[in-house]
Formats: sequence, structure tokens, C-alpha cells
Amino acid sequence: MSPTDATSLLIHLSTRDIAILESLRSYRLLTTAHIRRLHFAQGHASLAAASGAVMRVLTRLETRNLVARLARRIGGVRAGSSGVTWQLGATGERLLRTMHGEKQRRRYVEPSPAFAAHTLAVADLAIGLYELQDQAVIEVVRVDTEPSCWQSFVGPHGTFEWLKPDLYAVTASGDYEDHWFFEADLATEHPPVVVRKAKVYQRYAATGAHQGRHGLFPAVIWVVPDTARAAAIEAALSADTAIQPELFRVVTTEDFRQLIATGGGTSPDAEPTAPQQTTH
DNA sequence: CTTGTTGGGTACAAGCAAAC
DNA sequence: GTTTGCTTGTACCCAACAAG
Repeated sequence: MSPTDATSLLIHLSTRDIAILESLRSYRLLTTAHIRRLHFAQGHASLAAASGAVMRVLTRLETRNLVARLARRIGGVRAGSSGVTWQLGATGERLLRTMHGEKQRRRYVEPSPAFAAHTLAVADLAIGLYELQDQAVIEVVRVDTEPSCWQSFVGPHGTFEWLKPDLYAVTASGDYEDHWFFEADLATEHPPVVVRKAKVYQRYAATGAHQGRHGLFPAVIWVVPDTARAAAIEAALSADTAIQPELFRVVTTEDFRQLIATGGGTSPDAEPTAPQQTTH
């Protein structure tokens, strides 16, 4: 895409259009509902009105090849007609690449259902954070998606390693900042794989690199679909004597918001007070 | 003024799942 | 198996706005 193409395109795009494209760049895949929650949450008379608006905008962007819908429906999570999953279209990818001054083309091919489901689960966590911010429960200081949240480090035996969290976030409530690594678990991985990943977190924590930069090590949160899966992961972690249990927390998607709201992402020694009982 | 584009609101159909 | 409830997507209406 030449710069003139990009600018002629930009004239026809609102700041909200650009914001939608940027979201798709960050999260790779988003459902229509995700985009509504992110960009059509305010200023609409009803949920139905917002839903209509977001579909109109997305279909308009689709005709310009800025966004594209996945052929495969990712369903089963909610009742209702199966939703559309969106990703950047070829033109949208070129436009954002030009805007960000990048040379490397990112390919947006049809992902596998398993990859798509996981990607959407990660996006759901991040959007949940922003919604808590809208409700004035917390303040979102920072959200890093893949691959910018990846951390390289040198392990105990001099080996070069990558820590690849699904999401890194810093939130604030009151005077306290909470730092988080999130793993969106869909109960597709065997517990030993989870334990192995937990040990990567431990090796990264042992380098002290993150603590040196931020003064604390983030809480590592596995967000799982149900209590049975939570029990399975907790059992696998506690069964391994090499695991430091204080680094890790396992919550269901249902309890995710409560955990974020009450905090706990601070390192253990920075935890200011005992959790307070709050009623709603 | 006419026309086309964009986006908001509402009604309704389609589709799924839990409840009956 | 049927009903009920919920959610999503589409069709149609309207208003605001810009370009010609």
C-alpha cells in the first residue's frame, strides 16, 4: 500500500473505526460482542441498538476489506445464534502496518478452532479488565498482549528461554498496583503441561529481572472454565514439590472479576491487608 | 435541492440451551 | 419432545451530513 492509498483510506475512517482495527491487531480475533463491549459500550439507548450499530460498522469495514469474518463459527459458549468472529482483513492489515511503520507482513489466515477459541478467551480477559475500569472498580494501567508480553531470560543452566504468558496486565485500585500474568485455560492441556509452564514462570521469577524493574513479581493466574478444572490444576501444582504455590492462583472465569476487583496481583510481601469482605 | 453515505433505534427471525 | 428464555444478526425506518 502506498502512503496515498493509506491517507485516502483514512479520510473515510472515524477514530472509532481505527480503534476497532487496532483492537483486532492487538487481540488478533474478536467476536462481534467483544467489539461492542470495547467500542460501543456507551452512548447507545439499549444493548440491541449497540448490537445493530456494531454490525453495521463491521459490515461497512468488511466491504473495504479492512476486517474479515472467519468462515468457521466459534460457538458453544453462549446461547443464541452463533456469533461472528472477526480478524483484520488484508487491507486493514496493510493500513495498520503503514501506520505503525512496520515492514513485516502479518498473515491473517483462517486459524484452527482450538487456536481461535483460546485467542478469544484471552481477549475476553482483557476486555473484562476494561469493563471493570468502566465500572470504576479498578484502573487499567497497562495491558500487554502476545507477543509483546513475552519475556526472554537466561535460565539456571545458562539456557536461553522464553516465557510466553497469554496476557500481562497492571491494574490499580486505591493506592495499590496489581501486576498480573494471565493464562487462559480451556481445559485442553494436560495437567503436566500446566505444571511445566508453571516452572517456566518460576525460573523467570528466579532471575529477579522483573522484580528489578517493577519491585515485585506478578501474580500468575490460571483462568479456567469450571471448578472441576480448577481442582485438577490445583492438585497438579500442589502435587509437585518443586512448585512454589504462593506464585500461582487458579480462578474460574466466573470468579475472575472478583479476583481482579479485590486485588491479589501484588507480590506476597506487598499485600497490604487481609482481603476485605465486601457485599454487593 | 438531490443524492449517497453513515450511523442510530426498533422489530423480528434465527438459533441455541436449559427447563419443563 | 416441547416450551421458554436469551442472544445474535438482519431488515427497515429515521436523522445528520457532505458532495455534486
